[in-house]
Amino acid sequence: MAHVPAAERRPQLIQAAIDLMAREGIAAGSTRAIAAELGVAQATVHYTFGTKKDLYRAVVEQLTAEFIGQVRASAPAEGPFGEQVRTMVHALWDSAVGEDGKCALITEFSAMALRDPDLQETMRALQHEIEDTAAALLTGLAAAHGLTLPVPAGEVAVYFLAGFNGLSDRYLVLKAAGEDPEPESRRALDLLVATTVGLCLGAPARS
Amino acid sequence: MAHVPAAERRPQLIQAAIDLMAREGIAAGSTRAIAAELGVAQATVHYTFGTKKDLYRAVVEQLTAEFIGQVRASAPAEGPFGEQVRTMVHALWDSAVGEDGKCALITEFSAMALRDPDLQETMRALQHEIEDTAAALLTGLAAAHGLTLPVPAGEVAVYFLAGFNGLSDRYLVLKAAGEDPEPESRRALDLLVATTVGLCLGAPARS
DNA sequence: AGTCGACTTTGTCATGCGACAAAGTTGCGC
DNA sequence: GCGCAACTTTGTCGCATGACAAAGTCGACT
Repeated sequence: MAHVPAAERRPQLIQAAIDLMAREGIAAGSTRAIAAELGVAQATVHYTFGTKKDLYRAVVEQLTAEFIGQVRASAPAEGPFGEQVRTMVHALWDSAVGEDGKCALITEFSAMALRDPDLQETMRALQHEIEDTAAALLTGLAAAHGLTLPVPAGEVAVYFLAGFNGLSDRYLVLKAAGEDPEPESRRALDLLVATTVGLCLGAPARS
Repeated sequence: MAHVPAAERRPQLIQAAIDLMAREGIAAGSTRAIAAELGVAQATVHYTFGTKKDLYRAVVEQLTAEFIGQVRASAPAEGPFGEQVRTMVHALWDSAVGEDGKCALITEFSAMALRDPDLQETMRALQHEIEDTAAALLTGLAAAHGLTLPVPAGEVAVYFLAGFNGLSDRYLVLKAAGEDPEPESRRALDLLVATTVGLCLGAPARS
């Protein structure tokens, strides 16, 4: 293997780790397998990152950045407020299920963080970053339409993202089991969009 | 260790596995650790279940049964439709976050199933069992109030459960990271209840 | 009372893991 | 063209795991 400065090795290893783990799962992400994926010696991983946990942290951060990027990229569109939201959400959904390996990987890291203190802070930051991004996007969109949100944008974001995550987790589990949960998921997603828009437009739900 | 028929050993081992893993995570659930939790030899696990996967399957089935039981147990209450739903949902939430170890364990199994074909069928069954139970509950409740649901109960169930799971996952992650996500979660949960009830009462969300 | 099958224990195997030490190799800066 | 620091490789350690074989022990049934 040619000599490559560590500053280049780092992203290479992170990418190799993501490729491998998105394909075969977090459990397949041993330092040996990751090194093999890139074609370097196992010890290179330890030289570059010190500890496996540090690699994992870097991987999660990279995945976060990509996800946030995709949320932002789904932004534009024109038309009425509701239509715009709907378009964005479906774009986000498409990109999520289109890269379901990465999606599954995030879920796996999330589960791992429930027990591993070394990942918890990273996952916490990821969660808030995503929610803040969504809230900001929503606030901007509302402002562009001259709307005043009757519910704090942050609360709507938490509500929406929880639903979105729940739906995508459900999609992944059922798809892994050989079902095609797409039509059903799409309908539930539309319900989620409809209720979210309803919250923004101030249709107060009765009790 | 006294001799105990396998039919008794089985549930004992399952319970020991649940206790241990709810406390320390799925990764701590080695056959050795589980056997030690119950105070038997490691080989007993293999004698009773054959394979570790078979134990895991049995554990998931037990957890499913308990969860379904809790959903049903949260059923009663009186009063107006919306109030009744709200009470049930909050009862379910309380029992979920009250046993957050088990909750986390289910999440971990869910993530594991994304990669392990041996668990996928079991998780698929769990998912549908829960959704069917929720849909049936909802249908019954609506009927008791003379309501005709403007949306199929099954779709509302999928929508609601996805949101609920998303919120509880978020709760678990943030709590593990040292935050107290309770007030925020409770508010988002109320949004979820409100929109769900809205769907049932036929407040059509605008777009 | 004794037998035989059900259950338990002890011991061991092969595998895969993270981590590290030490030696080798490369190529940049002088 | 050389020296040195950055990087890579080889090799190995200790540990934990799932699985199994073989021998031992119990107790219900006859």
